[in-house]
Amino acid sequence: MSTETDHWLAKLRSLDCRVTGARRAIVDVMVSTLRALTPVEIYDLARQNDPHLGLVTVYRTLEKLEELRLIQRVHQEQGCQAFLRAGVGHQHLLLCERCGQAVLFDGDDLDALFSRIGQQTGFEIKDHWLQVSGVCAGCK
Amino acid sequence: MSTETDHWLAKLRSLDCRVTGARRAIVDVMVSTLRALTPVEIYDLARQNDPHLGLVTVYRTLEKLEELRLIQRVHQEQGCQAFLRAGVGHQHLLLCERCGQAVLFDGDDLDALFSRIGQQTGFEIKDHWLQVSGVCAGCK
DNA sequence: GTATAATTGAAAATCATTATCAATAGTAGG
DNA sequence: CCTACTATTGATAATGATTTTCAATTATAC
Repeated sequence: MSTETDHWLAKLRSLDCRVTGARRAIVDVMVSTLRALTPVEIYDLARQNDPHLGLVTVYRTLEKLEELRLIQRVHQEQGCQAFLRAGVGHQHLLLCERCGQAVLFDGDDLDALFSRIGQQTGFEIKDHWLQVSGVCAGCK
Repeated sequence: MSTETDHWLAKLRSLDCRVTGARRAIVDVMVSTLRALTPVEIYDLARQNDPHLGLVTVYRTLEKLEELRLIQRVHQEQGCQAFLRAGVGHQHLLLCERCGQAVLFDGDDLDALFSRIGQQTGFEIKDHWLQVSGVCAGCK
């Protein structure tokens, strides 16, 4: 139960949420895992601490955590149901194809690209989404 | 039934696929639509030409077209089940939040970013995925 | 034409997610 | 500490998306 777990729970509390054993277990999994997890994987891991936990509660808690931007959804070829702790500010996701390890990197230098695209297309750019994959140093 | 439709059907044929009325209708929808469509939307549109068409055939045909990289899956907040014709080479997707219109733009200038990320993280970068959204000129 | 194998649609099965609901348990206030 | 209030819980059922199965049909090569 890390300091960071407590920080996430405090954020939940600020959303009129109560701090329960189920949420503690789920948050603890998300805080301490550096790869994308599906709801069922989170369910399995969290039940090691809270064996009574139900899958539905996992879905409900993930929804709150995503709303608080503490976690993000990860999109992959195999599917888009995995979640991972979110980065801060303008960070993007880099995933290892082999071990699944996730790394966050800064992407400030994309602004030039977006303003160019905006001018060329006449769009007012609002949002963007960048995800990169490859093979990490350990898996090479 | 455009020239481009024929071109897509020829590509399908090169995959040992037969050219059928169902596939013709589905390909025609994908070739002529510039916004992301869900399988059911494609089903509804294609049935205007081939009323006997089944939804399962839509799923099966989309699978082939994705394999041939003629279409791409579009990922959005609301879900990731929509498809759109693919761009050529290193093109990325720009979507209008209001009308759904899709525009493809070139993203060659991302290479510098990726080599920087590769060096900083020790990853061998293999693939990336960029999607941008905003409001198009017509919707502003 | 005919034979062959791919393709079809319908129905059923699967998988992910969401809604319902009565029982439980945080939390604020005394 | 006790109580009341309301959020949360897990089980079950319902929904929605996608895949599988299968017998009938049909494109295509010969």
